[in-house]
Order: sequence, then structure tokens, then C-alpha cells
Amino acid sequence: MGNSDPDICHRNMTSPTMFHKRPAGKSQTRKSQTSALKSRVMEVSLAHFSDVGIEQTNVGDILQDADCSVGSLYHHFGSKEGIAEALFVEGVDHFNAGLLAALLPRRTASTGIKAMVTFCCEWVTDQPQLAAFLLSREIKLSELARLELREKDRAFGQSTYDWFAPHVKSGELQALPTGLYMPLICGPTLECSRMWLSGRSARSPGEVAAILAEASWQSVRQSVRKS
Amino acid sequence: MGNSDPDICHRNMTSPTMFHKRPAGKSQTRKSQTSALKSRVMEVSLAHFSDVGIEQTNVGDILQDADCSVGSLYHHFGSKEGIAEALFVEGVDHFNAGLLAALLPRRTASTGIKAMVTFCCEWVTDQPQLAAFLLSREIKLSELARLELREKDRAFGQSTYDWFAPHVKSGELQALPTGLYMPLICGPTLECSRMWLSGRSARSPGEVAAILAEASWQSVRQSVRKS
DNA sequence: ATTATTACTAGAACAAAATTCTAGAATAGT
DNA sequence: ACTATTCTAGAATTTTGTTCTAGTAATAAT
Repeated sequence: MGNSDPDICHRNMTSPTMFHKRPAGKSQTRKSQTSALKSRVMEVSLAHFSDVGIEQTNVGDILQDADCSVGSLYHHFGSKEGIAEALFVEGVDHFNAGLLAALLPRRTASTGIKAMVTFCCEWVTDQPQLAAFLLSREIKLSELARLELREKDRAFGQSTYDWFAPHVKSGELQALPTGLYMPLICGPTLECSRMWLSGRSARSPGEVAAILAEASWQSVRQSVRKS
Repeated sequence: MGNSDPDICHRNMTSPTMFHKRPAGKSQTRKSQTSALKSRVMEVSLAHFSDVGIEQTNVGDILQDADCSVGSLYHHFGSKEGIAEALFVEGVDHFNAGLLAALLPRRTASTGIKAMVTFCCEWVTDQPQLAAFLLSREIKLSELARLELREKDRAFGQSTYDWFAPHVKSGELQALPTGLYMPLICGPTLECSRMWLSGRSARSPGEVAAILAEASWQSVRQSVRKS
């Protein structure tokens, strides 16, 4: 009765440090042990997921590799998909944050757009496992996570558009439906990434970043051409 | 002993008519019954897969909805993933064939590139389920299917490149690494498609086809600009 | 025509793997 | 100290994908 309530708990994931350094005091407090366990599970799961896919990954292996008990896993994540969901949300967050950080400081349309593309390329090339996971699977998200992600997506879109707007006004960028900027700017890069990650292409996005950046820029700039 | 040999059989799928009209004589011969069963399974499976994903779909539901026995299903497809594999290969084939058919008759670089984009947009908008399935999941293919697909991919790439080459020579198209044309031309569209299919965008690719076509063209044309 | 072989259908039985359940230990709150 | 909560554990259960055996139609061989 006074038992654990996973339905609440495994939602309450305050970004357990896969991509940031952990506090890690010497005296392993319970809290840090727990958070370490979660990280371990996520790390191990990512490796398996990106390797053989969610379906083919079996919980037993995760349990073993992360040295975790059945109870703990289901307490924290609720299900195998729950792990995937946590990874997905955290991954998207990380990517979006990086992309914004690359964009916002730029002062001209051209450098901004190119910075976005370049960031994409580098991010994918730097963390192929996470990228493969994010790009190759559309996770079946819970309703709650779906809403959470939708909101983040909206906020992200808003931030980028706030940056774009002045450049549209000044005539450097084309005026387009809001939803088209991201696909035009990052679409080619993401497509290249998929090909590289799945072994269909030898060239990593990092290697062709400059070409992609230039091409994407051409696709969204206000075009006034000779002849 | 003289038993069925699924290891051979379920590879031998001569494209069972999900996207083409079936012969369907009046006297249901065995062959046509069988092929109808396969189509039914694939159709039903696609609906489930694109709805809740491969993992979440359970074979029992497919069996029931397609009115198929366990034995038949495993005889024809070998496994649940086998169905996905068949759908995937057939889908890619259908898409590639359509794309080529749209491209090859065009005589100028501009109309060709735009035809490709337009075809993508229409195809995705016309068969959202299949598109969602192809775009959102990377199927874990068998080694055999992987090779088969690789070969088709190569042939497809060759055909498109044969079309591109003269236009590159004539200076209308940029000279790019071979692997970059498709991502640049179709990447934005596919990205839009994903957003639309997953409900993150309201505008269907069909609605923005013209804009995408123009933008993608700008990204691969040989640019010589004022100032 | 009869037999042999193959392609296919059927569903009970099986095995593997995900998840639930019960219980106990650690921690925080009062 | 006592209570409630969070977390850990692993045995027990259930679900679900797949295999197996057997039987039926179709086709090929003699």
C-alpha cells in the first residue's frame, strides 16, 4: 500500500546527468547512488538501443550491464519504452539547447544559418549513438511526454523565429511559413546524418558541413539573381 | 520433413499487390487466395505499425484483423519483423520508382529537381501511413534484405546521377559529392513530412510543395548572384 | 490415375522476455 | 521514536513471439 508509485516517479526525471558532469561527492549519499543508477541504465540502454533497436534489446541485458535490479528499473522508468522516452526527451533537449546556443550569438543572417547547419553536423558526428537513436526511431511517447515535448518544441520554434524575424524584415531571409525554416536549414543535414549513421554513406556530416551550410543558406536567403 | 521451408519461402515475395490492382479471377484459385492473404496481412500490419509502432503491435492482433492463422503468417513472413521488412522493401521500391518516373522525362535541371520535390510531397501526402512507416522507423533488416536494398539503392543513385551529370557539365547544377544530391533535394521535404506525419506541423507537404521545390532548387543550382 | 512432392493452413504447445507483486531496507519528515 | 516515502530486490506471473506437429489442397512425376 504505502508502496512506491511508479506512475508518478518515473516521470519525475530531473535530467540525470548523462551529458553533464555529476556532483559525485565522496560519501555516496543515497540520492547520488540513485542518480548514478539511472544514468547507468540510460547509458547502457542507449548503447543497446542504437545498436540493435529497442525491440531487440532485452531488459535482462540492460539489468545485467547496468547492475540494476528489476524492481529498481521499473520503479524509475516504468517500462522499457520508458527508458527510451527518457533518453529521447533528454536528447532532444540537449540538441535544441546546443542549436540555440550556436544560433543566438550570430549577428547576420548568413552566419546564423550556417552556424545552425555546422552545429548539426558536429553534434551528429560527435555523438553518433545518441544521434542514431534520435534520428532513426520515432519513440512511442506517453501522452504526458508528448505534451512536454510539444511545449519545448513550441518554445524552441519561438526562440529561433525571434532571431529570424529581423532578418526577414531586413530582406536577407525569405518570408516563409514558420514551420519551414527548420526543415530547410537542417533537413539536408539530418538526411545526410541518417545515411551516414546507417552506413549508406561514407562521408560524415562533419566532412561536408561547409557544403551543406552554404547550400542551406542559399535555400532560405532572399534570392535576387542575375538574369 | 517434406515440410514447408519458410527460410526460403518468405524471402520469395513477388510484390503482392498492395499498391497495384490484383488479378482476382472469379474462381478463387489457391494462388490468388494466398496472395490475398499476404496482402491482407501486410495491409493490416502497416496500419498497426504506423499507428503504434512495430514493438507495440502484437502478432495476435494482426492475426485476428487479417483473419490469418499463426501457421500461415510464419510460413509467409517468418517473423513479425519479416512483415516489416517486406513492407519496407516494397515501400522503398514503390517510392524510388515513382521518383525516377517523375525525374527522367524532364529536360531541364530546374524542372527535374522541382519534379522530384513535388513528387515527394505528393507521395507522402497521398499515402501517409506508408510514408510514416518508412520515415519513422529504421527496420532491422535481415542480411539478405540489406544487400538487396543496398543494390537497389545503388542502382537508383546511378540512374539519378546519369540524369544529373549533363546538367552539372552544362553549369546549371553544382558539382557536389554524389551522396549530397538526394539529401539536398529531398531532405527538407522529408523533414516536413516527418513533422506533418507526427502531428507537429499542420501543413501537409502537398500544401507547401511549391515553396519546397523552389528552395531545394536554389540549394543545388549553380549560383551566380548579383553582388 | 496414382503417387510423391510441395505449398500452404491450422492451432496447440513452448519458450523467452516483459512486467507485476510482495517484501524489506534506507531516508526524510514530524 | 514513529510514520511515510523512496528505493532496492528478486520470485512469481503474464504476455507474446515463435516453434512444432499434423493435416489439407495443389502440382508434378511415373
